[in-house]
Amino acid sequence: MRDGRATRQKIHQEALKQFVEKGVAETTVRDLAHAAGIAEGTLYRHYESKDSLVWDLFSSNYKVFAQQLTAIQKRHPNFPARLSATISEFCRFFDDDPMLFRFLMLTQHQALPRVENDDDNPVEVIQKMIVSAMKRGEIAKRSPGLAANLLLGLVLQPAVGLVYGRIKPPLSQYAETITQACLRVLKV
Amino acid sequence: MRDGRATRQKIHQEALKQFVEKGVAETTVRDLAHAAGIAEGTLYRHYESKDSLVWDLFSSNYKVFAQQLTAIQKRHPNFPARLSATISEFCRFFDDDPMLFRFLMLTQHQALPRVENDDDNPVEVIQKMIVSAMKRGEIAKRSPGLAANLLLGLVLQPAVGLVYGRIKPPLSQYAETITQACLRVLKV
Amino acid sequence: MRDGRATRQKIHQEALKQFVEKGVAETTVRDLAHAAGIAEGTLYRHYESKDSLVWDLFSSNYKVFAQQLTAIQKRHPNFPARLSATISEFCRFFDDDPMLFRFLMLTQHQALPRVENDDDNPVEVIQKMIVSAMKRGEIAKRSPGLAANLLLGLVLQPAVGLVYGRIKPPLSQYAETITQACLRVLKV
Amino acid sequence: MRDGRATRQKIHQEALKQFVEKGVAETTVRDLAHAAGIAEGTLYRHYESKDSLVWDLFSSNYKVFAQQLTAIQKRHPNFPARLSATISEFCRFFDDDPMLFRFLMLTQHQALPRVENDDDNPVEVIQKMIVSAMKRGEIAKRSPGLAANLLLGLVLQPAVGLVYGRIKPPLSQYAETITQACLRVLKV
DNA sequence: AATGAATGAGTTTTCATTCAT
DNA sequence: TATGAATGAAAACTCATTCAT
Repeated sequence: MRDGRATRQKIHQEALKQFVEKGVAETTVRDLAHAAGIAEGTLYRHYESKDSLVWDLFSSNYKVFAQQLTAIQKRHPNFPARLSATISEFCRFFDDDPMLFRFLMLTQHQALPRVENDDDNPVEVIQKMIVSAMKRGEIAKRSPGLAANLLLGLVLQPAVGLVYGRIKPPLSQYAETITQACLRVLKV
Repeated sequence: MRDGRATRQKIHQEALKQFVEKGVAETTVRDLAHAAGIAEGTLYRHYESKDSLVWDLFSSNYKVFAQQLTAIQKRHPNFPARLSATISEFCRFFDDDPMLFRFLMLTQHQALPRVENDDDNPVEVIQKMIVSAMKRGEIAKRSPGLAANLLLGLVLQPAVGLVYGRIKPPLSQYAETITQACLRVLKV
Repeated sequence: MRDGRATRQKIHQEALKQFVEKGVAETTVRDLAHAAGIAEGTLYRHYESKDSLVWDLFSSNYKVFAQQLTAIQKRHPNFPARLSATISEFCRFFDDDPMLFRFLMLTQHQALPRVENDDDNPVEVIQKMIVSAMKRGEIAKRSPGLAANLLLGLVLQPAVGLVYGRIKPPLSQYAETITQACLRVLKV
Repeated sequence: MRDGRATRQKIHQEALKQFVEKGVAETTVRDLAHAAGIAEGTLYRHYESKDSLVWDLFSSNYKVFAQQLTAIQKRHPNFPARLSATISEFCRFFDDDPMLFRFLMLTQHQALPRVENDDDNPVEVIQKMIVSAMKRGEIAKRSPGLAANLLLGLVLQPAVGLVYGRIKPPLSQYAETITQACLRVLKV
């Protein structure tokens, strides 16, 4: 039914908001139902359990994002172009749907052990990009894990700063600056 | 009469471990009691509630760390020295007591709204260091919030990478690398 | 969907009985649930806490009774008529719902500090009746507090006597006797 | 030891205060210990249990008071004299040790079932006085239970009024008034 | 006698989930 | 599909009492 989709969408939206604001464990099914304007029992018409809602919300979006990053790698031939596009994608994502972005950041540490396929993990995609660039001599060779995390830090932490009001939105305006920072840090 | 100090210490230690491993909400008082080798009720002789244990653990340590960072600022006259010492301090803290460091990272987003005094917040201390360096022309002038978070990202994300096994311990071995990365990113 | 009203009513009824028989503190939520034939958790769908059940039971009924006494004052023009109707009302209340009456007597000393509006307090209503009668010269002038409590004693203590089996029910059969006693005590 | 007595006395005094102010069940052993300036465990050097403290406090004082009332009956030959002395005794008791008086009123409904000997129950003593007066034709014949409770109401309820500030202390100033009220109510 | 930390059984409360309507 | 009352297992918490010192 048409209405089923709308309800599901509403649940998604409000759940993300509540999860981000209060934390997943701190958000009760009652809270979710209230926020989505439905009865408690109704949630179970759309999801098997609260856990499955969380997992569904996480895995589908995490995967899609990872795949978008992977697509970017394929679209661009060399490291600087890839990096720039990748960082723009992170920023665009955050600006488009900050709640979703924050939810993924928030839950990844709990959910990550359940992500089976490496290709569905953005961190892994980044690290592969780094390894590839090292092999091609585009950036200095050293611990790929360290390099990947330095890069990630330069992207993710500004998002945190924005959440706390230390940085003005949108995040995208800093994409170029962040890209340059990455290049300097990882330079040959 | 038994020694209350020792019990308290044991609770601290095991609580940090459990909180980091399973998450705060996922750790029950029973879990804590078992791990600490005490009865459930005993925990309430030392803390008013589970919440107050979490808060006590967070605020006292968060504060102490912020104050250590502040002390470093006073001890060093110019930005490069301050930066280097600050990053070393982060790394040393992580290596010394990874559970505590991870606990602070884990809980800060829930607990930060309750931190009243700016001087007790490491992020604030970093940002002040940045502002001061900009005023003195030691680094390029731009959004202090952005600069502070770029710096923080370069420090904290490697810690995350280490937790996930993408980087080899100890973190301190990368202190110099991270410092150089910061200088490049923030350079005049 | 089951009928919440019926459950609530059942809780009321059994709670009054248990509270009066064993005392409020001595009655556990488990006791209440068993007596009402519901699960422990169900009670919390109807009341926020055991305390709020007690308070709700007290305040709503205390208030209604006070309002009935107030209505009686308005209905009758002079003191003897008011007094007679008031005492009949006390007796009728006791005979109609002894558990409720006893519950109010039992809990008033703990609950009274939380009653905010004077008009919701039967004792206050009685005292106002006394003051009014004194002004009109219907009874002797003296401390209204003393007069009100002499009157109250003549009404409430027989109820206690009945509970202990020292007096035969129903209480209403003594209404006229009690009224005459009050008139003699308060006479001009 | 001399100190043992003093501690016991202090416990008595503070326990009565706490019990009256908050209720017996609502007063914890911790509360008692704090108020009496002793450690929690110390209370068990003086009493077997909290219950036994309550019972000791109740039964010894209830009994003594009943015996004093009994002594009064023997000391005075006729009803008016007995009544007057009895009421004076109630008032004196209340004024002397209001906390103890209130404690006995508060706990009697819970404790009464454990009082074995009728002669140790003030209510019983009053009722016997009434019966005796009826036999001798000093007062009108009717239900002794009702008469006894009318009398008790005239004495006890003013004490309640005094606790609530509706009547000015001391209670003894109203002894004569109350006695007259009783005589009018119970008159031949 | 005194202490106060520790206990553990019992109590209140929470909340994801089920079920009758 | 939707509802919301009811459930019950598990969680947090309380507190009279015990025990090592």
